[in-house]
Amino acid sequence: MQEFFPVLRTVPLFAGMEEAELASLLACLNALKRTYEKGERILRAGEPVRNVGIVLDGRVQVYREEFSGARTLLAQLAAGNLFAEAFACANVKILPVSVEAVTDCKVLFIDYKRIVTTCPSNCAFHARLIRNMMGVLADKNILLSRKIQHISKRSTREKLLSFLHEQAGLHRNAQFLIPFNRQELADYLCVDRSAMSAELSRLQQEGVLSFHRSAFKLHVQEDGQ
Amino acid sequence: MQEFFPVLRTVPLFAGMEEAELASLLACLNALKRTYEKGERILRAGEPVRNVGIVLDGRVQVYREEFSGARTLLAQLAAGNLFAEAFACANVKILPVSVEAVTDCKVLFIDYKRIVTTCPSNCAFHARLIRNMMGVLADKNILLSRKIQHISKRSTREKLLSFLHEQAGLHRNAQFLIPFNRQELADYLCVDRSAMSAELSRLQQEGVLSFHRSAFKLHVQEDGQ
DNA sequence: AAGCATCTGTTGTTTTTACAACGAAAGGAA
DNA sequence: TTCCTTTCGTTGTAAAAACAACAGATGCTT
Repeated sequence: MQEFFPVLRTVPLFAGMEEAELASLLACLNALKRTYEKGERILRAGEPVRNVGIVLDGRVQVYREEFSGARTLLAQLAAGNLFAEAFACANVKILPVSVEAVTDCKVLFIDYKRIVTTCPSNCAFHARLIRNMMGVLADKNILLSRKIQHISKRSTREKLLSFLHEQAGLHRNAQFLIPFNRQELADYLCVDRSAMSAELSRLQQEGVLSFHRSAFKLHVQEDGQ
Repeated sequence: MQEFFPVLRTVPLFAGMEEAELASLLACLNALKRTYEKGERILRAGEPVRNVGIVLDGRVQVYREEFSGARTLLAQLAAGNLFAEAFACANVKILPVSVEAVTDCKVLFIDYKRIVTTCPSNCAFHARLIRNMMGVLADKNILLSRKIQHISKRSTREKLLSFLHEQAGLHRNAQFLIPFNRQELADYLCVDRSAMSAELSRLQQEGVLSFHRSAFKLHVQEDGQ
């Protein structure tokens, strides 16, 4: 287990804990390590989940089986990422997604009940763990809300502007780098890449903004309204 | 405070607690009641928030100020509803939305720190409160994910089918009632109401489904694929 | 440097959506 | 019942997006 401490130190769930603390905490949590081969199914949609998963090594993907039979990829997770945390903590613990190993990988499972139940020995880091878990859920919440804010807009132009203004706000600067390439941005905003590229060009031509690759700059608007 | 116990009993945060327990818990949480007049601002975007809000009486609305200056209504909350819970629990506690009183109203504020910190007297209901809070955050998370699943689809038809199949799944029945009227459904799916109505009619004509008002029935598809 | 794969912007065509305007149905209140 | 309001479906038109195909730019590997 020792070997994965560098990874575990980066997991938000364990933020603010030293290796020694982590060791005692993991024992107290009765964490379970499992190994999967490439392509193996880790969690299956429809099952009840009571464990939070942590990728220790390799890559896993989270996807949804549509009614049509199609697979929608929701996320690719590398070492250090959590999965199934919302479903484990929710009141209805039925998993609506599936999780599969993209490469050979190792996963750590932690029983949700162990997280929310302060241990009999009243271990000092448990309180911290609970705060962290809430932070993880709340942060995800905010991330999802933001995304909805953008993709709720009817036109590609509005989606782009909503996203870009948010980025400017986060950077506290009208000039900033976005964390996506074009295809990723299009996927995030749920629009066609080429159509989005065209819209970006129009915005640039109209002087609303300028960009080069992932570097953007929003121009101040002096509209006559 | 007594007078609001009927409302508080319905708040998910206090699920599973009796009135007597609630009374001692509220004292332990040092909850603060405040009164607002119609139109008064309750929380302002940009401020740090450390309190979870609970509507005790009246109605409040949560909205976002867009970069364009427009207001986007995010929610109208009646008595018994929580607000700002994700922001209070998140790691960055800056509020991206504003909250305003739609009618004269009363709001109860609870300090987030008091929720996650088990009290010195180690009150028995605190553990329950923490589980509830996580449940609230996780449930919201799932709700948001579902919505994204639907509105991510490119066409109105796909959005509708994604939503309706989900509803059928939740009801475990191909025949079900949806919790929206047409305008609400259109708002939820982020499309134009009339265009959506037209698409529903086409789907019915093609035999994919049938409906009357909020009652829907999905027909089994025997596609030749 | 050469070759290759990926990323990005452009254009034309087809499909879909938004928008606006209207009439019918449903439901409530007087 | 009658009136009035809200909800819902329909249609035509204008606007926007998806889609497909391509070319230039960029970056990496050999």
